Amino acid sequence: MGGLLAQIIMKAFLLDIDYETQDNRAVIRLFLKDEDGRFFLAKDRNFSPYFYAFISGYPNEIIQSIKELDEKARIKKLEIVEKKYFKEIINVLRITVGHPQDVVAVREKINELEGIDEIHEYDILFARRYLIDKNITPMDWLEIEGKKRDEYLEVDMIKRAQGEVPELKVLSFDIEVYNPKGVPRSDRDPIIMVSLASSKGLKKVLTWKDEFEDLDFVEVLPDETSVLKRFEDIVFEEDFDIVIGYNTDNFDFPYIEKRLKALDISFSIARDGSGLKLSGRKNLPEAKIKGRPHADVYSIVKKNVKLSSYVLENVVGEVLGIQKEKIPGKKLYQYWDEGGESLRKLAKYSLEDAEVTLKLGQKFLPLYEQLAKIIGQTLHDVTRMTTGQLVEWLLMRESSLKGNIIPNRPHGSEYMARAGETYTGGYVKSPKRGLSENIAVFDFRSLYPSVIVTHNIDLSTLKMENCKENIVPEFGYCFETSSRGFIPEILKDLVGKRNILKKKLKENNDPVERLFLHVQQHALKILANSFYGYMGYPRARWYKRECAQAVASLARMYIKKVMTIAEEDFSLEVIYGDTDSLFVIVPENKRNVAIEFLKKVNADLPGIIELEYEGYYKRGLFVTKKRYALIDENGKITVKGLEFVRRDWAAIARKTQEKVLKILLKDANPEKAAKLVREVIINIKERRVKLEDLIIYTQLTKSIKSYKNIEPHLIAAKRLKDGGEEVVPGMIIGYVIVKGTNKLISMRAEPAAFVKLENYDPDYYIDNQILPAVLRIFEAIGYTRDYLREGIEQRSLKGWF
DNA sequence: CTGTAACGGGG
DNA sequence: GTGTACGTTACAG
Repeated sequence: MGGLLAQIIMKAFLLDIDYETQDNRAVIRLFLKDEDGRFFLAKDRNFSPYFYAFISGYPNEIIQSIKELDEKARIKKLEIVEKKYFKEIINVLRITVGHPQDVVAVREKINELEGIDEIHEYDILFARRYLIDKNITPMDWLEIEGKKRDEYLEVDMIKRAQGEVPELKVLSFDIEVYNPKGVPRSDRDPIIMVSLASSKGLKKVLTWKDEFEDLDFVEVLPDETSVLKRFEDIVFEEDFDIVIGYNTDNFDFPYIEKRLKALDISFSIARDGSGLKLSGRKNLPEAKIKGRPHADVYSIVKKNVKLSSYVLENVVGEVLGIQKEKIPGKKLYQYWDEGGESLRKLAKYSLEDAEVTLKLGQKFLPLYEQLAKIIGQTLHDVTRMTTGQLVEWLLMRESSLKGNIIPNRPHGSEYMARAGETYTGGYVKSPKRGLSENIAVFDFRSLYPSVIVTHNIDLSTLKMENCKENIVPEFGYCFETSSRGFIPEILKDLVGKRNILKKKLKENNDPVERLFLHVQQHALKILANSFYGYMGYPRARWYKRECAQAVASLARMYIKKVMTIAEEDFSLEVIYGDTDSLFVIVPENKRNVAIEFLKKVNADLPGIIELEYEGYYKRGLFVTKKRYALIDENGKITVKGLEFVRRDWAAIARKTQEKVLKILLKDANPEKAAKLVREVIINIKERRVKLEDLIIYTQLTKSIKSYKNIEPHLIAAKRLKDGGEEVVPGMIIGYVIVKGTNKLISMRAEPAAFVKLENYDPDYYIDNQILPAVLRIFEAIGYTRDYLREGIEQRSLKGWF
C-alpha cells in the first residue's frame, strides 16, 4: 500500500463506469477525463451492493433467520430503515452484501423466508446503482476527493460539479470481410480491411494486399493480424473517447471477436487493456469497450428516423443528403480477388462507410449526450435504451433520491396479465379514402404530457371511488389534486425546463449556441413524450393501466374538440386524424383561415397544450386508418403503413407497388396505375420477366434439422443441400415458387439456381405477391382484385387453346 | 383461429 | 452481469 498519500481534490468528466472484483468485493471504476482532457481512472471501494425486503413480524427474529441461512457470510449488514413506498412510510430491511453476485446468491432464499413479504431493488446493476446513489451522471463533471496512486485515483468523496462538455474524440470504423460464400465464415474468411475516420480528421484504411501505391490513405500491412494490431495501436495513440460504427453490435465487433479466436491472438482497444465485452440482450447483441462508450449508429438512426430501409446508403441519402455508391455484399470478395482498380474502389468504399457513419454519429450523438446527462446513465447504455427505459431510469433515480423504494419489474404471470390488458388508445378518425389535394398537417405532440400534468395522473393519486372532481369522462374514476403525484411532478419539471430552453432559443442568434439549445430541448421533448407510453408499457415498474387509459381518454376529448373547431368554426375539412394529429384540406385561398384556426385553438387550449403546424402536402392517398402516402411540394413521398421493402418479398412485387404509388401521387391517374399492374400480370403469365425479380430471400437462421415447421426457405435449403451445396445457418436462401401439384407453397420452393424461366408458378406470383402488394393501395380508390384482372383472363384463355 | 418463425443492419 | 428487444408479418396446421 505504500506510505502516506496526499489527499487531492479535482474536477473530472465522467465517460464510463463499471466495477471490478478484488478480494470478493466489488470496486467501482470510473473512467474520467481531467480538465486538460487527459484520461485517468478512479476507483471507489466504499460502495456496497444492497437490496431491500418488506417484512411483517418481529424484525429481530427475521434478522436472526437470515443470519442462519447465510452460511458463506455474504451478508455484511442487516438494518431496519425508514422508507417511502408510494404514499406510505414503512420500515424495511436493508440487506448489504459484498459483491453484486452475492445478491443473486441470497435474494431468493431470503424472499422465501417466513416474515419476508417482498424483496425490492434486487436487480439494479451495480454501476448504475452507484450513479443513482451518488447523484452523479455520465457526460458531466464531478468533483472528486481522494488519494493519488500510481495507476489511479482512490475515491473518498464524489459529487456533481459544474462545467461545459469538453471536446470528445470520436472514432468511426468499419471492417470489410472476405466472403466467397456470401455469408462470411468466421473460421476461415479473414478481415481484409479496417477503415478509420475520426472527428480529429483521421482517414485511414488498414489492409494487407499491396496494390495501393497511389492511395495515400491506405496503410498496407503484412497480414490480417498486423491490421488488427495496428487498429489497436491507433486507438491508443489517438486515445479516442467514443467509438462508433454501423451495425457494429451485430456484425463488426462479433466478427472481430471470432477472428481473434481463429487467429489465436489478443486484441484490446479498451482503456483498461481488456478485450471486447460481447453480450447478448436476447437476439440483440451489444459490444462494450471499457472506458470508451460505443455507439452503434444503426440502432440510433432506427430509433430517431422513420425510413423504409436502414441500409447505410439509404440512411445517408435520406438523413444527410449524400449519395453514396454501394458495393453489394455478395460481390465484395470479387473486388478483393480482382485487385487493381477494383481493389482501390473497395478501399475507397470502405473508407467512405466509416466517414459517413462518423457524420451520422456527429448528428445524433449530441442528443444522446444530453439524454445520458438527464437520465444519468452512460452514453453506451443510453444509446441502446428504448424511450420506455429512458423514462424508467429517470424515475428510478428520482424515486431513490426522494427516499422511495423502487417498485419491482413484473415477472411471469404478472407480465402476461398486464400484456393482456387492453384499453382504447388514441382517437383515429377514419380517412376520407382515395386521393386528396392540398393537405395541411397539424401535430399535437405536447398533448399527452400536459394531460398527465394538468390532470395529475399518477399511481398515487388514482382514486377509484367517491369521485367529485377531475373525473375521467368515460370511466368515472378520478385523480386527487390535493398534492402533486410523482410522475406529474417529474414531468412538470421536464416540461418547465424545456420551455425555458425554447424561450432562450427564441432570443438567441448564435448558430452554435442555438444548436446546443435545440438539442437540449429535443432531449427533454423525447423524454416527456414517452411518459404516456411508459405508464401503459407492460414491463414498466410504474405501470398502471388506469393511468394510461385516463390519458388516452382525455386526449381523445381534446383532439375531437379541435377537430370540431376546425370544421364548425372555420369550415375546414378534416380528412384524417390519428391520436395527436389532424389532416386538414387547405386550398390556396384558405391559407389564412388555417393560420387563424391554429391561433384560436392555441389560445383556447389549457396550460401547455399546443397544436403545431407539421407540414403541407400537395397530395395524399388515404387507404385506411394508419395507411396512407403523402407527396410534398418538392415531390418527396412519405409512406405510412404500406411498406413492402423486406427481402422476403419478390423484387417484382416491391417494384410494382412502388410504381403504382408514384403514378397515383404524381399523376393522380388510377387508370394508368391499373394499366401498369395489368401489364405486369400479363408479363408474369407470359414469362416475360427476369427470374431474379421473382426470387424471394429468406435467412436460414438455424440448422435444417432444428426446424419444427415446414417453410419455403427450409425446403429450398434441403434441395440445395441434396444438390451438393454446403448449407450453413445464417445463409440467405434465394428461392422461386414453381408449378406443381402439391398444394403447400413450401413444397414448391426451389433454390433459385435450379429454376428455369419456364418453371415458375405465375399464379403464385400474381395472387400472393403482386396483387396483395398493390391491392393495399388500390383498396383506397375502390379498385378490386377482379377489376385489376379484368381483360386478363380472356387473354390467358386464348393462350390456352 | 393459434403457434412458430422470420424480418431488420452488416459482408 | 443485481439483465436479456420489439413490433409486425407470413405461413402451417
